[in-house]
Amino acid sequence: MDADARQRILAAVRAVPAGEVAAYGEIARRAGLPGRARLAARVLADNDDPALPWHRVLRSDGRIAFPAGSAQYHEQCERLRTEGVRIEEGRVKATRPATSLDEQIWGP
DNA sequence: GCGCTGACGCGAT
DNA sequence: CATCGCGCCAGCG
Repeated sequence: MDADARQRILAAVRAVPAGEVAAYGEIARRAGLPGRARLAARVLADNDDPALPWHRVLRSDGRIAFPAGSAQYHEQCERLRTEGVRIEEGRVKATRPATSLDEQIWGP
């Protein structure tokens, strides 16, 4: 695989601040690789750096990518909770996704 | 080279 | 919501 692309993906992951999350696709985009979420996932799977905040990466729907109940699933939940991220039913309770159009345009 | 399998995503149903 | 279909693509038989 392209080592350069991998480095950019890792950089994008490291760029996610504690307490916040990003989707695989989002990471890929930030790495200049639109439409390559799967690659981002693969890179994380291969990664060995313990300092990498891989737990801040989720699916675009805000769900943990691992099967519920798995060890990794649990691990990720713990780490996120530690950073103050709210989680409910395996779904991340991230930034309130602005319900109405007015909110999206004018804010709260 | 071929088919299958994913730490994926998005629009349609 | 939950599912399906399709696009995407690196590994591994």
